[in-house]
Amino acid sequence: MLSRQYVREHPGEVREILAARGVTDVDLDEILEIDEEWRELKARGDDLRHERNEVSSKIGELKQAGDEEAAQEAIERSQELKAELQDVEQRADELETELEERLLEIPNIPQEGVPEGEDESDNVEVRRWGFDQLRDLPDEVTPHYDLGEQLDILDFERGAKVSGGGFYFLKGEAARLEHALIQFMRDVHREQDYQEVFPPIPVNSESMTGTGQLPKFADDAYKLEDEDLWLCPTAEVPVTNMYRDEILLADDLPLKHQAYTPNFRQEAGEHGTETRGMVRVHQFNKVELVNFVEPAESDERLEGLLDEAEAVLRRLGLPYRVLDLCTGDLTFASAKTYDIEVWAPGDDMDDGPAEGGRWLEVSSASNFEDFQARRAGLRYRPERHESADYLHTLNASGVALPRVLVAILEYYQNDDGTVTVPEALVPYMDGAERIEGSEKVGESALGAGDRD
RNA sequence: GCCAGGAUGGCCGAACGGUAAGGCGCACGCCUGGAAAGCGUGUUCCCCUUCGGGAUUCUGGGUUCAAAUCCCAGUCCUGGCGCCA
Repeated sequence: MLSRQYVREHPGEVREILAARGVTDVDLDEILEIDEEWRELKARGDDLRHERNEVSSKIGELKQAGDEEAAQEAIERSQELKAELQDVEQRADELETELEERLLEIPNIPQEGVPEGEDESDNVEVRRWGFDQLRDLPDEVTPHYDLGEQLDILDFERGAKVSGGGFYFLKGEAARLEHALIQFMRDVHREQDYQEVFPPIPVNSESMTGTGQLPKFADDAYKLEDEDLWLCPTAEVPVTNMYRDEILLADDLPLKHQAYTPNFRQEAGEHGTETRGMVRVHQFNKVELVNFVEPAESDERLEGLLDEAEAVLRRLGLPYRVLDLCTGDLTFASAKTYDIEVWAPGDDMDDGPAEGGRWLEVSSASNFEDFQARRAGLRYRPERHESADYLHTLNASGVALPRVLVAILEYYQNDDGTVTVPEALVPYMDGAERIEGSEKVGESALGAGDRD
């Protein structure tokens, strides 16, 4: 959330960022009018209340002096003021509530230096890694969804039967690989001085508002019936809100937390070849990195955070690229974001690299500056005697699991249809170096000739 | 789930219908050869350029001229009982 004072004093800048982000449903003029009117009423209410306070304290004095007549007179005056005050303050309260609600819908201001642009095609590629010495791939790389079914380690059909479209089973070696990846990532981040937390998975509306998922993006999340609880859409929500309405000490910062959680997203209307398989699903695992820092440190920390997330892919030997997101593609709460996209060679897409295949976003590293801190009441005390100030929050995935699994199944694929386990993961797989699949179960497999 | 008690500034803690004591911590000043102690000032948010004013005792309602204080509802905490993987 932007501060009321900032919006009041810099309407021009706010108008510019709304345009740059392509936001059309925020009426800034109306917001400024509401603020103006609220301040007028507030001043009038304050004056009335001042008068009432004076009258009221006089009543106490008169009563104690025993002057009942004068006290009665003052009581009557006080009653008059009360009625008038009620009117003015009620209207002021309504306006203030309205103002707060409107402010919650204004996105963050992009930092200077964020590329201007309308959509993802205007994002700027910062660097590529791993393309200098690619491993030998099969002539035709089988997409992960086909390979996964051949090896019988991914099962989308049964996932849909049990829970619906967009859910899947990981079976055998894929399930094992999933757990191995989680443990591996946790270890990598622990080495980077991340303190681990395991948060609650359902989160309340206040938390969802604190990080910016609410009020605008309610449709993306799963809500529990009859409860003020939502299924965690990203660990950013519980972890950032962990210190909501608290004051941290300057000595506590920078505070780095990592959290593994499952994540749930509705992803309404996203179906097609681009999202086939595990690329866009309703439930997925992720290790999330959340940083709380002093305002002056946040720009530098974003670069560090990005590197910490990239380290996962480098150690897995997976080629990737880094994008600097343009103003039109920034998420609601972010002032600056880098995306990390891993290379998945299985499906050729128009916007993929020259080597073929496609890019899959596995992490967004964002600096939210004080946007979330303001919403969630996250403050720190710069010096012991100074008043508390909003701190800065940042986060990045480190990283989202299903798409990494996709990249592994496709990039580490061998001619014979097996998959080599990335060296860094072998210790987490009890020394297993290769994924060979398992025999299918059930009568349907027999009928399809997949089993003798 | 039931019963009882509780929630006051960064922290501790009083006031229990008359307009929020005191202490600790922290900062600044005075004092001092220097330090400690002592003394003074400050240490939440909002409006107002200044002066100043308003709000704020967990949250929301109510009673009252006046609510930290009384009443109702809720949230959370503590203890006891019950239930439970």
